[in-house]
Amino acid sequence: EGEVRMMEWENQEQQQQQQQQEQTTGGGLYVKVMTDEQLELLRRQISDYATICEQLVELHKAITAQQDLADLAVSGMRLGNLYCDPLMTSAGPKLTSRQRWTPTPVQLQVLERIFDQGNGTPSKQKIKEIASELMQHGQISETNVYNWFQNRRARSKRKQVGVVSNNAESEVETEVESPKEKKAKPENIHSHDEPAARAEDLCFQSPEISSELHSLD
Amino acid sequence: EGEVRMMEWENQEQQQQQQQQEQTTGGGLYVKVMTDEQLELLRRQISDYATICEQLVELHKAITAQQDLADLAVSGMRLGNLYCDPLMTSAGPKLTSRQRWTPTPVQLQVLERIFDQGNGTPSKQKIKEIASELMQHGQISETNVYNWFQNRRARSKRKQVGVVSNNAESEVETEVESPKEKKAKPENIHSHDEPAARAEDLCFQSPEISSELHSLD
DNA sequence: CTTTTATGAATGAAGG
DNA sequence: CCTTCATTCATAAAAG
Repeated sequence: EGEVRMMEWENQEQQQQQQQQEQTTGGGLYVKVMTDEQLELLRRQISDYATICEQLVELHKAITAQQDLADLAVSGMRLGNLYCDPLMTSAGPKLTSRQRWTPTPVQLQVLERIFDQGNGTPSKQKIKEIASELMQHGQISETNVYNWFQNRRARSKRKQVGVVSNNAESEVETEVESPKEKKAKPENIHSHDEPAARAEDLCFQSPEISSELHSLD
Repeated sequence: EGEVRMMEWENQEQQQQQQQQEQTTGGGLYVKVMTDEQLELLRRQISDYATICEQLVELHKAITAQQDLADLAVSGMRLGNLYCDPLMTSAGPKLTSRQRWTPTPVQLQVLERIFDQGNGTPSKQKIKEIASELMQHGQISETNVYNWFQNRRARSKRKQVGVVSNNAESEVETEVESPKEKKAKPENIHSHDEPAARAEDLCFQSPEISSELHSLD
């Protein structure tokens, strides 16, 4: 059965509600409360559904395309045609978006300074300290700091572009100026080029889609 | 009522967060806040998704059944080939770029399901089996499977201290980190936020949908 | 408002 | 296992 079981987070949520009862916004509005984990769970649930739907739509498209050759006049077909198009042409904005951290100028300044200090070791314990320090200048998490250093290092390292003008193939210089550069051969052992379905998001903001989907009922 | 619109409640939610910042449960857990209306909207969205998926599956069944009657002669045509085509065309120029394995949605579903089936130790033999199974849904190697489980396990470890990426303020003043933090595992610093619960339980356990999805590939 | 760029985050793979 | 690296994706910010 295509039962949707979202009881997990619902139960949790209800527990929380019992704990804290109802809470009011500034205007006195009653609200529900969710943890970040629950929100994330929800996000993934919806994302999964989007994936399923898109795959089904793809399948359906393929089948109908094949059937087009053999002609058809099925009752359920129209329904398919209706939702197929809007769903497929949906390349628009992503719905299940998650706001990403944006460093404040002060935070950025501090991060840059630490980075340039040569203490090229964004080690684990340091991260905590840095995060704690930066938290006074705006919301930030250790993960943010970690990611920032990861990206910073990776991207500063990749400033070796546009060197291959003429003799590009003569010397395969995988290391240029970096003292500790060990280049591993990009061995292409077990890989594949697969038509990965980019179905992470489903456009629920599209009016057409909504209406079409409603016609399913 | 037909309006399924994620952005609506997301925006509202953000506004509310700014209004009231963070709220704590009895145990000091940070939570998100939603109004009854927003929660209701969400419930309906997911419910709609469930309905859509069910109906799409039904549709698919009907079509394939009919297809079987009308087009049995086409033995060489597999569904995979059919739906692959539109996928590839829509995915754009990916043919020459992909160098590392990217699990297909179906593969991911299977992997996730195996992962949270509790059999936490994918032995060498298991790996082989899984890889063989997944090879029907796209190119994959045992190494890929192995790495995936390694990464999956390692990264699900850091989902404890949720409340990461977004609004994590108000704890700023308590940032007096005592040096005894390195008591357990100082290596576990950056906390990646990970879905706390198994989102897949929601729908992928549904036998019908699952089987249908399997036939997609 | 649309397109482009910069960059935070996610993840497959390698090393130890 | 755990950490680290490289690559890719998505989006906030900037440019047009």
